Amino acid sequence: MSIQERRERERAEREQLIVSTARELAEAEGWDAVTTRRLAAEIEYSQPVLYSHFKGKGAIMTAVALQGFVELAAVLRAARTGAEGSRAGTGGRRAGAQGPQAEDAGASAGDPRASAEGRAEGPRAALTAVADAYTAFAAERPALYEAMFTRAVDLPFASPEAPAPLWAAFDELLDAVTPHAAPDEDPGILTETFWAALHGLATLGRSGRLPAAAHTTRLALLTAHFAGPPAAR
Amino acid sequence: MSIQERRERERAEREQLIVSTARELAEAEGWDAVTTRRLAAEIEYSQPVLYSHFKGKGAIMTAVALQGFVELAAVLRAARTGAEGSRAGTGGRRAGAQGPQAEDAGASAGDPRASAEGRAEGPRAALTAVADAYTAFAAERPALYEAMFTRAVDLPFASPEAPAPLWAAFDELLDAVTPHAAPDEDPGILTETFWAALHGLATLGRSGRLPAAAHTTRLALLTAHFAGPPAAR
DNA sequence: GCACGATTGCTAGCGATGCTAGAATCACGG
DNA sequence: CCGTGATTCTAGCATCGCTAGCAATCGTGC
Repeated sequence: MSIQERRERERAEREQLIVSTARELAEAEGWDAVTTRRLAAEIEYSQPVLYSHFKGKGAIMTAVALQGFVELAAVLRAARTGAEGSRAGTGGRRAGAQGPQAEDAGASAGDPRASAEGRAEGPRAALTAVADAYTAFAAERPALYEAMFTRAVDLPFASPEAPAPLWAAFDELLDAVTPHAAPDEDPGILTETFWAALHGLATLGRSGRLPAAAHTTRLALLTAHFAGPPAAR
Repeated sequence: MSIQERRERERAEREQLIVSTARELAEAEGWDAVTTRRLAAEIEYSQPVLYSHFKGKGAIMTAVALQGFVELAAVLRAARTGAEGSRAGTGGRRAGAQGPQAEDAGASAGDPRASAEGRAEGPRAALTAVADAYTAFAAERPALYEAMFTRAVDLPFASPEAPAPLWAAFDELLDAVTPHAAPDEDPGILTETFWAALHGLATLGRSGRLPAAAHTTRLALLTAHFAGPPAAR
């Protein structure tokens, strides 16, 4: 048994090596440089071993993308909790609900800063922090972001079958956006809209389709238009 | 001379045939199906003729994308003028200014509907109409939109060297967004932000990353957060 | 009217891609 | 010490974007 376990462990390590090597190579030279031959040479194995681990090149990219969602969720969570205070999140909405409605619309009720500033500053800081972290994530890991959102399409996204890391990342956005939703606004759909806006800023900005100089200004405008007490709008 | 002109005309026609065939093929079977061999067979010529017209496959896609921007500008203009009234646009900002500030911030002053409704309904209808038209454009011509915004990167975008159709399309958005800009908001940068949000909705929606059912709701949320009299925000 | 010259388009092929079949090699169990 | 089974590699296929060099075609001048 021990010998079997060792082989499985080694195999898992090699699989992880493939994923991380593909990611590093893509980040260094772009996804076009990640060919099966090049990747095989990089991990010092021959091509077919890749296909003993993954169904094809697309599956490798999907694995990289999945790893990216784990990191994205962590980055967003760190940004949100760091700016928002000590509130430890609500645990997402995977268990139970399937639609995009959140269970905790009253998050700001427990925030000590909320009543002092007219419940604007805490959630607002969280929103800008999350938005900033999101675009920074995309800018610092362009190839990873590309694998997550532009290339790999074989990941189920907006469905209960979507992998947990995807929901985790979305839930972070949801927690940051929900306090800003008006009573007649569905927090889930509002989050989707905000997320799409961030995605647009990230992708258009990275491909040079938006002038890089005004990035901060655009981010501020976006959050300003989505944030603030809903009653004042 | 006449014979020379005929040849040039035939050559231009064939070039247009290449572009339109590439576009149709991409729209029908996706860009992966647009190989040089397949495209050559489709136009009933051999491969090398493609390279006598374009530098490579990328240049063909760029030509398709450029044609897409012409149509996009027309679609946006039709949507804006149709919803806004008879105002015949401001002619863009190519001549003169280079930064993203508009010359006509007082467009709504001449709108007869503006004073009657507290200058909210006309510009607001125009904004929603433009947003709707934009996402519909992307949804109805996915391959074309992909060529415009995801694939071809060799088009100069946010610079004076950008082709005229790109500026024309942007100017349509600018004209629709400018009336909603607060005094302290740069209309150009606000337009960039709004455009990015539309782009995010379009791309994420098309790849199945956003549930299609709520598309209309997301669009309404987006316009609601960007529109309205700036003073009320 | 006809041969010549230049332009145009084609056949054939190069290197590289993702992926796969079958040979060869290695490690383990008896 | 050797056979057996799994694992890894060598070699190759079909296809990709792209190009060199030849063939045919067309217009032009005598």
